[in-house]
Amino acid sequence: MKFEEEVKRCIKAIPRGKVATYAQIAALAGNHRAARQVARVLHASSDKDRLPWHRVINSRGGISLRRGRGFETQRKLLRGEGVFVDRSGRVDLNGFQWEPPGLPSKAANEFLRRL
DNA sequence: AATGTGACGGACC
DNA sequence: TGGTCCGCCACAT
Repeated sequence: MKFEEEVKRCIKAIPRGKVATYAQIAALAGNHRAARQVARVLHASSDKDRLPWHRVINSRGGISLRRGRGFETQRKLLRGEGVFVDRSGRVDLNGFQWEPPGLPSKAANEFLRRL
């Protein structure tokens, strides 16, 4: 399956109230070095494919969208499902990052991240 | 085949 | 905290 399709599948799997990082999605989709593609996919088809795009944030736990260009909307959507986002758009990854089935521990995620 | 496009990430002041 | 710099790569043109 195309990498892009895998990316969409992974994003759709993020549950309400949780977030995932671009790099995390890239790793789950099969290429830990393709974080930029995740961004590209979101930019290109988050609307068309009804992706929960707001649940994807950067590796520092922050909203990547610029103010006035989606930042406020993303923060609102996240807060709407119980995710605490501070004024600068930061989310506490230790509390809200999605832990995919089969990768129960933070250690496993860490392993994937630095592969 | 070559080039452009990204909402990235990590290293490094 | 923040800023720049640079390596990364699937996909469209």
